[in-house]
Amino acid sequence: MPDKIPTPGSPVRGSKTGKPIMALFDLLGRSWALGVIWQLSNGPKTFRDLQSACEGVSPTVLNRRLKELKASAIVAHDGNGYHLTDTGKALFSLLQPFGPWAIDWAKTLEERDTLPDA
Amino acid sequence: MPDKIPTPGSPVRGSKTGKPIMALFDLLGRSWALGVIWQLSNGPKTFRDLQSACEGVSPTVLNRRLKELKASAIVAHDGNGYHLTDTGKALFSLLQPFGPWAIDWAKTLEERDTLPDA
DNA sequence: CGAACTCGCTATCATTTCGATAGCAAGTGG
DNA sequence: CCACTTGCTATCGAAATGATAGCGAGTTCG
Repeated sequence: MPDKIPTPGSPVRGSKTGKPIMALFDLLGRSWALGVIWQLSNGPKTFRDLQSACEGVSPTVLNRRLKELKASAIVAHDGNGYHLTDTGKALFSLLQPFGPWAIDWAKTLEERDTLPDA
Repeated sequence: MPDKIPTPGSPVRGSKTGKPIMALFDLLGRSWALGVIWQLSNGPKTFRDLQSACEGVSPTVLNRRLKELKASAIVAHDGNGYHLTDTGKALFSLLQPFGPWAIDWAKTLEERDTLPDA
């Protein structure tokens, strides 16, 4: 059984309690999970579109993430490709503020590293 | 060089562009990174307090995450233990809504799995 | 038909990360 | 000195990730 999918209510990687927030953190704490959601917020994408949008993430990993996100009702797949479900869109709306925050964060780090003496 | 710390502006695991949001997603997309931030939002904790709060995460991993989060100016360490920096607190404020969202999400999944016929 | 293409993967295998356990060096208090 | 806490490091097996190759199904165009 090589794949365990994080689900609230059952133990997952690192979390034995299955508390929803821990299951969510486990799900999102895997490589490219957040990136895939971020990319899909711009509309549906095919598997290969997603792959190139995510800087060439390997199909192995991409497929695993998509399976997990589908099992978690965050993404779905139809004739137009992969897309966010309503649940996924709601999650993205929480994620969106991370964009501007990351830019400020980058500035903060840059300043800190440019002025090593405080 | 066994440890690469995600930093905006330089390539990181999976991300060759170094775009701030991708560096952030890489940083947070590692086991227990989100969990550590979540736990520290309740105030300072010692290394061992954190370990038990995070369901016995191994010291190896905990120490790696703490190094990364310190290098990213999200957590800091002083006489009272580990705690969130101002930057870290700002990040947590973005993270906080994930708590209630995760609970709704858990309900959605439970309903879906309880009523398999749609 | 059938060659050329796209799409969604799977197979394989090396590298990296994680997870679990043991234990140590430094500091503190009795 | 001894016990105790804190913050780790060392070691090692298990699991996840990353990179590359390529396949089977469907569609399109001649």
